[in-house]
Amino acid sequence: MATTRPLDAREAAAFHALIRTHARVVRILEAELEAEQGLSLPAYEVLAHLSEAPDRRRRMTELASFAVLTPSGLTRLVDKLVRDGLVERQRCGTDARVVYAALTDAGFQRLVDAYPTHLRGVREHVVDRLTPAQLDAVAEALGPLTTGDGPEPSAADCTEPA
Amino acid sequence: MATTRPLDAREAAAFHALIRTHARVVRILEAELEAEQGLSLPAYEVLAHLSEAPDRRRRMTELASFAVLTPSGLTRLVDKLVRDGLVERQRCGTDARVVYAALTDAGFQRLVDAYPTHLRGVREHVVDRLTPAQLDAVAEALGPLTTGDGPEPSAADCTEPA
DNA sequence: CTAAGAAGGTTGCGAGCGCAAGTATTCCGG
DNA sequence: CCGGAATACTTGCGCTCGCAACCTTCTTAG
Repeated sequence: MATTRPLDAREAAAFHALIRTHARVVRILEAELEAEQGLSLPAYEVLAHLSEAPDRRRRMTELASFAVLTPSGLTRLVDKLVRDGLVERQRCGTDARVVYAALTDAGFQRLVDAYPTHLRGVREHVVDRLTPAQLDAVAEALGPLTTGDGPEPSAADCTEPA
Repeated sequence: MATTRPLDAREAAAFHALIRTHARVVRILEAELEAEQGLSLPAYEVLAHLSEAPDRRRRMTELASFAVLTPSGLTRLVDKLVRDGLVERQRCGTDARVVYAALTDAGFQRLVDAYPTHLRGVREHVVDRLTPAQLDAVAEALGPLTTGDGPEPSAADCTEPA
């Protein structure tokens, strides 16, 4: 199997669809969220992920692997969310290296406010344009690529919040 | 049809797969291309698109709509490619507002050198992990989203290169 | 007990790029 | 022909974020 065979039309179409559609969709969603709620898409995603976590908090590393950010990018984003009062940092009692990002009440409320905007955008620009079969196909095709060779970090192991 | 109904599991899975997979794949491809060829992914895409164009040149606007960049982003990217000698700007004889970006010989050669790296990355991280059916499904599902409400700019209309 | 190494986060630095405003050119109504 | 609107691109500004280096804390071998 020559892995350096040029892309055929089908392969190129799939790849370009992925790249271009993502760019376009993300730009639109981001613009809407920013205009109506003053929140960037990564910020929204972090708040949303925290809201679903036990005690509404997560370790930085966990958050980084879930979010579309490197650790350093996450640090800066959380800096900003802390400045805005939406998140607070908590240290871990059993491992002083670990930092938790925890959703504040204000952060939760902000997420609640922003949810309709985000939901509408996702539906309007992506989800409602696909059939159920297409939704499944996209998830099944693309999902495994993400979990491929990146080790999945295990759950939190810190008992004392401090 | 309540368009504000929360995303069900299938819808959420598809959307997240799109967002996360793209982020991961692009980061890897970009890192490989940068390390081995000293080229960013947007730069590669611009060179590749130019190489396929008649006379190996395109109007800035065309390029911007194809590439994953706004016009201002494209201006800066082309600035850089010009500095590196890979592209040159040409003015249009019949419409002085129009600027063409044209691939230089050096630019073409650079693209030829970088092609194997890019191809290998795309195969390894995306295309070779999908079945033909999945490739078609992704292209058919995602492709239409890109051409949806964005007007497709028509072909070049400039006769004299100058 | 101690030193080496790994792991979790954070920072210095700089590149990339979007938005809004600006410039130059062309189009069009009267 | 003339002036306003549209088009094509560029620039000022500022924010985001990745990489590499760094600090701190934990782990483990000797």
